[in-house]
Amino acid sequence: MKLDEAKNKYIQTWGSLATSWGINKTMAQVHALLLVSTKPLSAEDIMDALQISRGNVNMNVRALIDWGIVRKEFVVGERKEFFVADKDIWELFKQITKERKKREIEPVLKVLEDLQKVDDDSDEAKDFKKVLGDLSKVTTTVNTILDKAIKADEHWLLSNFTKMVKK
Amino acid sequence: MKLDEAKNKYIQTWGSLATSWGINKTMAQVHALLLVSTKPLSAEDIMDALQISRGNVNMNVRALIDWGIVRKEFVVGERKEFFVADKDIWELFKQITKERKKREIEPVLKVLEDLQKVDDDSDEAKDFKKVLGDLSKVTTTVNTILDKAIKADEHWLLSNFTKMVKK
DNA sequence: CTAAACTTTCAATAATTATTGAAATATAAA
DNA sequence: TTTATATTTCAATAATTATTGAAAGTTTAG
Repeated sequence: MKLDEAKNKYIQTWGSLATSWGINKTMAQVHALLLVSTKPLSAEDIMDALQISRGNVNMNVRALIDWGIVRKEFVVGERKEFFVADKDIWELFKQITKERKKREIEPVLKVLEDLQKVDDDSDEAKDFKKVLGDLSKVTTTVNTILDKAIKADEHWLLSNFTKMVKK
Repeated sequence: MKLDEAKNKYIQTWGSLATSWGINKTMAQVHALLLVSTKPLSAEDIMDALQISRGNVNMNVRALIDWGIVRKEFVVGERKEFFVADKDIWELFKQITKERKKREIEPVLKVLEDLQKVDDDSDEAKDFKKVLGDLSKVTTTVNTILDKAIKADEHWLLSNFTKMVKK
């Protein structure tokens, strides 16, 4: 397989995975493109490579910067902005996790907690609270793991998980 | 807060979370409804409660059954089918994880592996392979954890993760 | 300042994904 | 059987989400 072909396939694969995880396809493709590129790319480079509009590039690149997984880079003698993706996949994992945790897990925990305040002590209410409690427990556990993973140093995930799995 | 109000809010919250995780909103709502219901529900009960069409109920209930998190139940003296969700949230977590792993993570690992076969030994190709390698490493690790979690007994996740986090 | 180079915004439009509902199919009671 | 009841399918349609592209906004050089 040729290198360009492989890069292309990678960009497509990553894009389709992203879709099923609720991430915009183009955002994932832009990220993948930057990840496999050896040099910083301009908005036009991205437009060309992925055949998408200027506005779309702008929106998605900004989202990636928001997520902290892409940054601007300046090239000497050039006026326009260039973008690069951090090549450290661990950092990527951490940032994405952090983002989702904040946007999705924490608000749900908040709601689950609120819902415990049902002022009713029928058996049905008790059953409901039991389900909520279980749900909170699993969600909290997952949240704690993610928290720890985010705060941990680069090798925490690999070393601890490996140890744990071998057990 | 009244019990019904709480149940309703829970169903809505779960539905909106699902959306951002690439799961169909209605599917999540149907599941939530069955989860908080004390008795088995018929297709009509679900149609009524969520104000959705018969076809929609059928599609989503079937998907939930496919995922192994909802099952049919027969009620004496009734001809129609009734549905119940397993109240065990750990089981739910396991099933969902298993499903996603099979449908999404494994195919990606396969592609990443394939892409390593680039017949080029330029520096650029080496960099690309390095990125792919890192990506595979993180993906494999996550996959292994999930595998272990799926196979483990009910308390594995909580006990091990807690131990690990305390470390 | 003014003009050129570049970036951002956002209403219009396209693409995708979910939902409906009625017809077709299946199943069970009479 | 036949009839009534229940389930499934799927083309049409609605709802949602992503993308375009041109106009407005910014920034920098001269």
